[in-house]
Amino acid sequence: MGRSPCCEKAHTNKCAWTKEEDDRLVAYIRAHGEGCWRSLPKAAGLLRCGKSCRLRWINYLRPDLKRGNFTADEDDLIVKLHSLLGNKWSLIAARLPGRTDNEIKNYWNTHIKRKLLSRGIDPVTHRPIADAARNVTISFQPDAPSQQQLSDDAEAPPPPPPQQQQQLKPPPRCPDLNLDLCISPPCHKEEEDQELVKPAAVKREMLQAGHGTLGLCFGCSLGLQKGAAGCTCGSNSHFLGLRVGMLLDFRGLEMK
DNA sequence: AATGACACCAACCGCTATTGG
DNA sequence: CCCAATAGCGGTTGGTGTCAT
Repeated sequence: MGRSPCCEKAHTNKCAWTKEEDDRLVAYIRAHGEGCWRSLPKAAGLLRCGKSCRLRWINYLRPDLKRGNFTADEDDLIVKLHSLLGNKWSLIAARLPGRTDNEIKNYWNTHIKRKLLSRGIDPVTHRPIADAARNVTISFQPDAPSQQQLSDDAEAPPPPPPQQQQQLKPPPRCPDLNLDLCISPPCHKEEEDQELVKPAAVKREMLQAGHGTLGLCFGCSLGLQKGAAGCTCGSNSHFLGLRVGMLLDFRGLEMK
């Protein structure tokens, strides 16, 4: 006995999306806004799983998506963010306006991973491969300083021997990276675009329900619960979805 | 021109987290 | 508090295009 399937698999399309399906989905979301993906396919007249509709919209049809090649800056940022966040593609995507987690994940797996490997850098640990072979433990625990270091400089000198390492303070993970760390919803431009898509009735409902995203305090933008210590905005309990691990991960990072 | 290898990326699957009754 | 429903995330797969032989 398990959870019921997310959709009636027997009557759902699983092949590539057609132009007509795309149009239907876009038209429906323009008219009704996002949300309730489970019921959306039926309401929109699509023979698709809700999950599939959500993915199609998020990864392909959203009006604010930036298509095309990644710029060198984006490339660089992805590497740095990955060294900090690991495979948290959605968090990385949140720092790259117009890019989706899926797109970044694909780009990482097909381009960046290979590029790092060719430079002799382990794409998982972001350390020179020789180090990885020495079985260095990488920890994201807040009190166990990570030995990761910024790795985009392929000519970095080899690290000191283990004994010496113990006496050294861990280097800042990305000294030149100003994350401008407010883990806010992707970006206001996107928010605005999405707001445009929502019909007035939906917007009104959201406002009444306290779902407006404007005016989020810094604490909340970092994933703190509203009302918790550090929160300076309203009292509604609202969690942005940052997982505890991520919260811990950000502790100790200097906010600018 | 044929074909095999490789690269890319859209989409699916399975799992976890969150929410609400 | 428990449990089912739902949303969202990350890993993986399969189809398609491109390049080399």
